[in-house]
Order: sequence, then C-alpha cells, then structure tokens
Amino acid sequence: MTNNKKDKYNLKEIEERWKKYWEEKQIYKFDSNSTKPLYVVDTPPPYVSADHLHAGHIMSYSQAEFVVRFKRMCGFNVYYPMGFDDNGLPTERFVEKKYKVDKSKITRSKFIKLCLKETKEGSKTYKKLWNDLGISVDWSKTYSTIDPVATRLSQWSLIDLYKKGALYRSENPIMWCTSCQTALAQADLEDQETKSKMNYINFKTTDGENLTIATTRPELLPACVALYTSPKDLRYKNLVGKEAIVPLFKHKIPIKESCAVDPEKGTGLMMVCTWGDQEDLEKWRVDKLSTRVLFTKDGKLNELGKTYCGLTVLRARDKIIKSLKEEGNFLKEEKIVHTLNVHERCGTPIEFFPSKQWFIKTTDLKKTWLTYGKKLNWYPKNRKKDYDLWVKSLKWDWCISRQRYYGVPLPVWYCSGCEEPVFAKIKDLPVNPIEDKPPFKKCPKCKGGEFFPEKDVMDTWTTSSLTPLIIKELIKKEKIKSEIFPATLRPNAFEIIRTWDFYTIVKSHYHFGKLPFRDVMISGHGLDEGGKKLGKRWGNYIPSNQLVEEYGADPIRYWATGAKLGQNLRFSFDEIKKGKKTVIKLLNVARFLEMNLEEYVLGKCKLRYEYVDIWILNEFNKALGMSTTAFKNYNYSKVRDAIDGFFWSRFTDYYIELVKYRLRGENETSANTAKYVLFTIFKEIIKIYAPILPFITEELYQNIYRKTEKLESIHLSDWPIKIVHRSSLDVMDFDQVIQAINEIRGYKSENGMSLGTRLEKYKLKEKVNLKKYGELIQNATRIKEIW
RNA sequence: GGUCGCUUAGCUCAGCUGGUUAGAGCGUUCGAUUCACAUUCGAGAGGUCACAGGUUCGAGUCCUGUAGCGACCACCA
Repeated sequence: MTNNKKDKYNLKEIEERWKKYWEEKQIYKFDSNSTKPLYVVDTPPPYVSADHLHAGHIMSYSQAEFVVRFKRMCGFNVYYPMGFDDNGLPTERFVEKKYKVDKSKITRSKFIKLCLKETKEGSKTYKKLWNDLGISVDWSKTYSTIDPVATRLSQWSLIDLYKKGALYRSENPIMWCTSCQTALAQADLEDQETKSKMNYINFKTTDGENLTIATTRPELLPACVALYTSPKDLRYKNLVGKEAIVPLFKHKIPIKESCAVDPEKGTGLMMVCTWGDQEDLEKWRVDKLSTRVLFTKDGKLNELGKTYCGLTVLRARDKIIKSLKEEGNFLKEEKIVHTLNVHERCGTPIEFFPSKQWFIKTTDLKKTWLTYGKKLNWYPKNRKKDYDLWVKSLKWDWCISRQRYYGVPLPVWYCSGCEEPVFAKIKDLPVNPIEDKPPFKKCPKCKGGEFFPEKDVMDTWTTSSLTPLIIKELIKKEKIKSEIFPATLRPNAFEIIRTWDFYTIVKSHYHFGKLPFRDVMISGHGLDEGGKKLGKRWGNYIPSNQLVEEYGADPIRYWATGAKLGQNLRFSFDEIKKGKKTVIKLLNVARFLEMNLEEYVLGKCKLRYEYVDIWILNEFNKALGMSTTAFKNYNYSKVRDAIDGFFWSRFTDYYIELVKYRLRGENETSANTAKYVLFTIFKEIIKIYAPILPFITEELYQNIYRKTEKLESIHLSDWPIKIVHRSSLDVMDFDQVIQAINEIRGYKSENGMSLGTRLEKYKLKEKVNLKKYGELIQNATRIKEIW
C-alpha cells in the first residue's frame, strides 16, 4: 500500500476541519431565545482526576450524545452543558499520589492549591477528548463542583435541609477509612473478596468452664464486651447470666442471649466487640454496652490494646494470635475466603468509630424514594430494580461530612459553650467558616460569645446531587431558566444509580418535592476483548486519546452503538474497522454522486418514477421509521442496524446498481428521476447517520448539499420525515427482482464472467413478472433478452 | 444466602406481543471484479437456539427446575 493511496481519504484532516468549524460557528450553542421545546441533559460530571480514560468513558458519553444529537434534529432546543467533578476525595488522592504528599503533613491551603491546579489540568484533558470525539457540548456552559456557583448551591442546600429537619448532627457509629482518614457513607463501600482465617479461641467462665468462640478478628479481643448466644441454643442455655474472662486481657464480660444470633454459625457463641463490625454496633445500641474505642483514626490499636498498643490491625492480629498460642487458648484456625467491605476509592477495609458527623435522613423515607423510582422513566426498564434494591438495603442515613481538605466547606460554626451549630446566612454564601465570621456575635441559644468553625468538608455527592440546579444557574435569562429544572434526561452508568441518581432524588425531594429529571438512561460498562471490565487496576485498555488519534472519532463512535441499552460492551477492533468501512463507503457513494450529478440541477426537470424508484423510497421510509422509533426509545444500537441495513443491503447493493444504466442512458426523464432519487435519499441517509458519525456526515453535507440546503451544518437540520411520492406503481412484488438479480449474479459468477459481462440471452429460474420488470432486469444485468 | 442478568453458527451479537426451511457482522472456503469503493460482489460450509421437564395444534420465544458465567446486595461468630 503506497502512501499516496492512504492519503486518498484523510479522515483525520476531515475531523480536524469540522471540529474547528463547529467551534467557530458555535453550532452547539444553547439558544436562550429559542421558542422550541426544551430538552435538558444533566450529564455526569466526570472526575477530572481520572488519568485513566479508556473506551468505557468514550462509550458511555457517546451513547448519551447520540441521543442529544437526535433530539436536536427533532426540533428540541437542547441544553447540553458539561461539568467536572473536581471536588473531594478522588482529586485529593490523585494529588497525594502525583505529588507524593501526605495530607497531614502539608498545609491545608497548599494542598488545596495543588488540587485546584490538577483540576484545571484535568478539565483540559477532558475537553480535548470530548471535542476530538465530537461530543456536542456547549462549552460556554460549564461548571465545576468546586466553583462558587456549586459551592453556594451546596451550602444553600444544607441550610435548607437543616431548616426542613432533614439534616442533623449526631454522634453515631460511622464507617471510617483509616487510610483516607475520613468518615464514609454506605455508598462509598465496595465488596472485596479476601483470604482470611477463622480463628477458634478459648474463653473461660468465671467458674472455670471452657468456651470456644470463632472469629476472623482476634485483634478485637481487648474491646470485647460480651458473649452472645441464641435463646434457642440448648448447648449454652446454662451460661446465660454468667460471666466470662477474655483471654490475654483478663477482663470480665457478661454472657447474654439474643435472637439475632444464629446457632449454626461459628460455634454458636458470638463475641461482641465495640466497633468490630455492623453486628457489634447493633448490640451496642440495644444493650448499652461499653463504648470504648480500640483503634486510632489511622488504624492502630490505642491504649486499650495494652501491650499491643500502637500496632496496626494486621500486626496486632498476628501478635495476639501468637500470644494466645503461648497462653494455650488458641485452639485452631481454618482458611476461609470472605467478602470485606472496603472503601471503594482506596481498597482499605473500613472500621467503625463513634463520631460526631452530619447526616441527611434517608432511611426513614424508603417508601418515598421507591415512589420516586416508580415515577421515573427508566431506560431500560429493568434497571429500576437496581435502584429499588439499593433503597431497600439502606441501613444508615447519608453521612455527608468528610474530614478532608479539598471540598465544599460545611457552612457552619459551633458555639464553644453549648455546641449549638450556627449556619451561615443565605445571602452571605458561599462562605468558608475557617476564614469567614459567623453571622451572630452571640450564640442564639446560650448567649455565649465564642464560636469555632467547622473544618470538615462535604461528601462529593452532596454537591453532585445538585447538578440539575447547577446547570440552571448557568442560564441568565429568567424565563427559560425557570424551565431548566427538572431536567429531561439523566444519562449515566449503572454503578452510580445508588449514588448520583439516588442522592439527587433525595435532595430534590427535600427541596422541591419533585423528581429532578424525567428520564434516566443507563449505560453499561466497557469491557476488554475478553469480556473483562476495563479498569486501571488491570491496565487492559488503550488510552482514549490514543484510540481517537489512531482510529478516528467516527469509527469509535460507531463501535459505541454496539451495546444494547444498559448492557456492557466488549471492545472490538473489528467493530471499529466496520465503522471505518462505513465511513469510507459513504465517501465513495458521495464520489459516485458527484461524478454523475454534475449537470443535474435540482427542481428543474420532469420526474417520472419507475418501479425501482418507488421500491427504494418505500424501503427508505421503512428504515427511517425503524430508526426514529428506536431513537425515541434511546435504542441507538437498533438505529445503527436499521440504517446500516438499508444503506448497505438496499441502497448500495441494489438501487445504485439498478439505476446505473439510466444515468448514462438517453431517456432524460428517466435519468433525471434516478438522479433525483439518489440525491434525495443519500441526503436523508447521512442525516440518519449524523448523530452517530457527525464528522463524515458533515463533510458530505457541506460538499454535496450545502448549496441547496442553506443551513450551516447538517447537525442543525431536521430529522428526516417520510418521503411522499404519490405514485400508484405497485411494488409489493419487487422482491422477485432482487431474487432475479441474485440469480443472474450467481450465474455469471459461477461461470467465470464479470458481473458487467454482456449476454445475449438468459432463462430465469425464478418466477418473475417479466412484463413488469423484464426491461429493468435486462438493462441492469446487461442481458439482451431474458425469459 | 438474596436479587437481577446472561447462556443462539469458530468469534461478537440480533431475534418484538410463541407460527412456515433460525438471522447479521466478522472469520473461513471457493469464485468473479477493479466499472464510486485503502476494494466490492457472488456462492458455500458452519447451529440438537446451555440442560431437563411442562403449557400449546405449534416454543429460541411462555412456565418450572438444574448447571455454568457475570453484576449488585447481604452475611461473614
């Protein structure tokens, strides 16, 4: 292959050209003055710290964008802003890693500076990628979840929730990440399969009786506060009410019974420790056992651990087991694999602490959340179950305070006398309590005069759950601003149903009592060619910028149409190649048109439809109907199937071949009619492809149709409507022509002839109405006489 | 353990409310062509639709069960 030949189609150059053009002409700019119906897209603000963009990101954003382009063509005034979630833990962790800094050893302001710097860098990377991909965002409408607009809204939201009684502060057992050193919410957890050991340990009652308990966490022994047995368990009936002695640590603990204990598990005798796991917490609440804390916030044992003080969890575990063995109270161990709750951002197993945190009420309104879930339009429908399941499994209220630096500050101060929280005045927002003064000089409650600021920041989701409101704030014109909320479409991947979607609904309920968006469109994951989830952890992907650089945006977008809504999609070079083939085929058809239509002037000649014209018009209308319906249901993969099928197997395989002879023939009307149909249908074909392949379709539109169509871009044109032809020609039986053509092509091929070979005569095996179609078949196959 | 999903040609997947010989793309084999086509076109091979029951005149399509895979949730003494 020579370089010359390669240059014949410079797809890269085409994409660069139109990318610039769209930006210059502001093709995707939102028009506040438009009277068209609004279509508001509340698109997920990606984490700017993501330095690991891959085909999965391309996939999910492209899929939503197909719909955006379709809606724009359907006459909606599409509002498609883009945000960046640069707030919170992911950014902090990214900065810590990149600059090798430790949050606790750097000043707060220096750390935030680094975060802001990375935030800027990250959003640049994203913007470039989205532009290269042809994502049709209005770049004059962007936000970041740390900017003043988002900060003010987040703080307003908390104050409003507080007034409404949905926000409270309390000392609760909270989930704690000892690595990130912050409180976490239930949604921040992830399961991780872990190899571990079940340890059997001997306790003694004060009477000297031996008891065996089983545990995976012997390091909790110093915090052991009780043993529990089931009331149904006859083995331990006589023990209830007695006391046991904890090995090594020698403190006495009561033996109690509870229905929550399952006699089948372990030895049937359960040890309860303060802050061991969830079960322990339940017990602690019920029986008001000791609240002693065993761990420090960075995951080490404290003084309660006595000689093991200062050891990390795992080291303490080993040492305690060793000591137990020496003491003779270690009976045996069994290897097991169990699932641990770990922090999804860093993989550290969580610990529990009693701590004062801010919470938003979620658990007592499960029915309300389910009702909202029902009212929402889910695409695909079955993803609603993910939401329902999550709501039903909620155990804790949403803990929103984080002991971190980089985030939206909680707008609150506390009275040093009575600890009464004092919130900022709404007109003063945004505030930073560390730098700003509280709105009162004296505490409204105890009349004391000293305040100390809250140092915590909000959970990232506290802000991103407000995106439908943030995007509203980007609009100045009051009239249209009021219509931005609720949004029309919320597109997102399924793993954030339980966070982004759920929390947004929670907030919208408390603030306004309604749904924050009408439709939710769920996309799947990108998988590698072997079917494994794409992820930084396994490095099983090509970076997204490299992908676009190498294969071009249109072919990759073509691949992204492959997944059924809500389903995962394997990465496939073959599919990308197929996309590229389609792009090239479109280019070639265009070339063919240009070669034949030069002298053709639209609208000036007489038309007389022939059978084949009516057939292709009908076929087109069918494909258009299928595409439109599919698109309305957010089913882009069916759209591609429909238009691909029509374009390849009808238009190029048959129609073009069947009219070639007319184009060069002497019958002017016949030639002009064929040209007219070719010209018209191809225009509609590229319009249907436009949402999927925005670059090549723009190129062809500008080259061929711009003169007659006037609009600055194909992406501003209307979605095609059915082509009306008012012809009475009956083509119900046109299939026989296709059959006949296939038969003749087969015959020629088998007999070593080229398809263009002229033949004197041929006898058809297929039954064909030759009176009706004979001439067409003869001309199209270059056979003088067919019978 | 619970919930959901998947299991259709070598590969990746379509198959709507059950209806004649089960489809596409890629791959493969054979052939033609370079006439808009970094080609394109034709022909062929290739499937007991995971398994076992059931409903039905009729099931890839509905029901029940089983197995494998995957995701989420829970438990984990």
